Parts: sequence; C-alpha cells; structure tokens
Amino acid sequence: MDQVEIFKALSNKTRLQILNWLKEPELNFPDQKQHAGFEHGVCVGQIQLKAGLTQSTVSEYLSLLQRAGLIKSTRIGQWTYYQRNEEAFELLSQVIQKEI
Amino acid sequence: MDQVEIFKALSNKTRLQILNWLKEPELNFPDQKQHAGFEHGVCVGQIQLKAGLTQSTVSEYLSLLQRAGLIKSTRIGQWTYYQRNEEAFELLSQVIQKEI
DNA sequence: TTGGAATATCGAGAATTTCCGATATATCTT
DNA sequence: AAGATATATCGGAAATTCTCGATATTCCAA
Repeated sequence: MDQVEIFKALSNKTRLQILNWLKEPELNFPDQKQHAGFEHGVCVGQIQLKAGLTQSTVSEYLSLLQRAGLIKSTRIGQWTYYQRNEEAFELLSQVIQKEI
Repeated sequence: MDQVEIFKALSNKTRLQILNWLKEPELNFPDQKQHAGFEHGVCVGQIQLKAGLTQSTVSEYLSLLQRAGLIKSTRIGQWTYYQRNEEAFELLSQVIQKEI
C-alpha cells in the first residue's frame, strides 16, 4: 500500500476511465463476448480500443495500475485479462477517512 | 471536485505529510502557541520548518493543496494560516467507494 | 515449424512536476 | 516613511510522466 504510488496511478484521466469501465465489463465491453466471458475481467485489446491510445500506452497503464495494486491480471492463452481489485479501493477509501 | 487534480495533489510524500501534520496542529506545531492559537490552522513558516524545504516550495505546495480543495486558508495580519478541509476528505472517501 | 495475433518492453521527444534562489508584495513596527 | 517579517510569485534546472513507434516475447493455428 504505497500511497504515493496509488495516487500517481489515479492522477490521469484515461486511467480513471479504465478503472471506471472495469466496474461494468459487460456494459462497457460488449464485444468481448465473442471470444470470452468476463470472469477474469477484460483483455488489453478491448480496453485499448475504448481508450483510443496506442497498444503500448494502454499496456503500460495497465501494468502501472497493477503495480499500484488497483487491478489484477490473469493470463489465458494469448490474452491478459484485467479486473479491478475491489479490496484495494475499499482500503484506500478507509485510509483517506482515517489516515490521510 | 476535479479528481485528477486532487490525486495529483496527493501524489507527493511531503504534501501527504503536511496534510497529516495538520490533523493535529497542537501536537505537530507546538511552537506556534507563542504567537497564535490553532483556530485557523497553522502558518506557512511553521509548516516550512517541519517540512525542511524552502519557503517558496512550501508556499507553492500549500496553494496547490488549496486549489485541489483539500485545505483552506485564513490571512491574519502577515500570516496565512492553513487548515484541513475535512469535508473534502469525506467526499473523496465516498467518491472512491462509489464512483471510481 | 512457420506465420499470425495479443501483449510486453524499449527508446525517445514533449510535457509536466519538483524544488530551488531571487524577487515582489503585504503587513507590522518604529 | 523605512526597515523588518511573513508570504507569494517568477524563472529555471533536473527529474519524472506521457505517449508514441518500433521491436521483442508469448502463444495459438495451420
């Protein structure tokens, strides 16, 4: 729980959008249904399409969010699926209430 | 409530420390008693001493935190006193729980 | 086993942030 | 009015972040 690292991860509009999109994968990434469900989250390509940035940038953003502990990943075949780590948000909310 | 601006403000160790010090002014800035109470918070000079950075940097940090809405200021004579804006933290905590 | 698809990593230019010293402004004291 | 004190603002060097294109890696399919 490196607070500065977490807040840096949250200091970017696109990354905040990604986190928000991942709250409702079915709604925000309907195209993924064609090759997978949502049990493990959403794959990088789908997120890239929606973000409108290059593949490398989105991949970087996702691993940055993961290093901060805000999302977690599952590799299945050639896809990496990312989903929110809700415990981290719950904890962060409490930290802001009590510690910061 | 510009989320990115708030998270940027929180993305710095010194600024997090300042916010934390301001939770307990009496404890963290005992020297201020000699010229003022704590009704309006802590003056820049006291914060600068504790932060160990230059006066200009601390002044910048404080107005940055204020622009983000996390602290508020009161000018009294030649001193500017800063105190936490607790409503902002409460709101931020809720935003993280529900919106982000 | 070769080619293609998905993702990750690398190197770099532009933009932003960090933090400083110097200077400006505001207020108080005398 | 002049000097002293507290704070704010300005200009800039160094570090970091943003975002890209190019390339590497991993895995699947034929």
